[in-house]
Amino acid sequence: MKIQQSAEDYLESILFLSKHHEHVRSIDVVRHLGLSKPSVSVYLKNLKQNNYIEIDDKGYITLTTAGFDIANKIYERHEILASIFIALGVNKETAYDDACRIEHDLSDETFDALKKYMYKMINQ
Amino acid sequence: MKIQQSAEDYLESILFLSKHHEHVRSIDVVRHLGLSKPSVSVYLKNLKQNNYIEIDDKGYITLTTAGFDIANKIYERHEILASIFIALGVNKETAYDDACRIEHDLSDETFDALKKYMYKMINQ
DNA sequence: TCCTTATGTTAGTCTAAACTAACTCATTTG
DNA sequence: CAAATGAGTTAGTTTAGACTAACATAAGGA
Repeated sequence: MKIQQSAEDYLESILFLSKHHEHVRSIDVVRHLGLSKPSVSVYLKNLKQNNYIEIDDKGYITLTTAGFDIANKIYERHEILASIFIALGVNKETAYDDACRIEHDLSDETFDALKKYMYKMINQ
Repeated sequence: MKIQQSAEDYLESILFLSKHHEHVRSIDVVRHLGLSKPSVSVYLKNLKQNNYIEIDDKGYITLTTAGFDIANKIYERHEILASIFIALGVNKETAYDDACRIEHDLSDETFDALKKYMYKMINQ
């Protein structure tokens, strides 16, 4: 299986969880993303095969450099897009949900333009 | 088959084409969306069954009220989102491409906030 | 008239990504 | 110790939405 859109969600989830937990296991991802255990199990094996994560003998998941790069990019997008929406008056939860959906679909060019705009907005 | 995300793209495409052509046929949608003839043929049959479009004996496609409502909503989103990105300095083509991808995923609340913001930006 | 071209359809296949059912195995608890 | 709980896996299924191959049919042109 090739790596597709949802890889970004899985990797971002792992990064998020690793900021809040000592260790990240499959079951943590299951709960965070609200998916079934088998779905996550299979997808993580896929991410491992494609060298985005490592899973040790205790089942603890870590991001590889390649995995971290993607996770971090998406994580930043998530935060910044949500901040922009919130600054425009959108409800916090809605802002995060929307950010989560569009974070995958913006070109770098458009995201950077939005990000630059947000900094201007903050500093005015 | 139930109506899903891509229905929005098909319906928007039909609305767009009907603004530029006298009649809209399956082949026009094929070219506009860059899909294969069978994909479009099958999907249009699906849209027809679900009462979003009508297809007359000449193969001319028209939107029903339900179809138009969706098409129009997405069309407006497309235009407004693209305008915002362009206003922030994004290349026109990129702006339209990005708008096309995220137009489906924004909540009404967030879209309305962005729209309101754009009007303020224009009138300042 | 016959051939070509355009349009549309049918049938079958593929892929990503989800699901349930059922299993293993380790740990905990009464 | 036996049973329950928790985590993870395997196998098989489903769904949307694409695809190709092959065909039908209509219209135009040599």
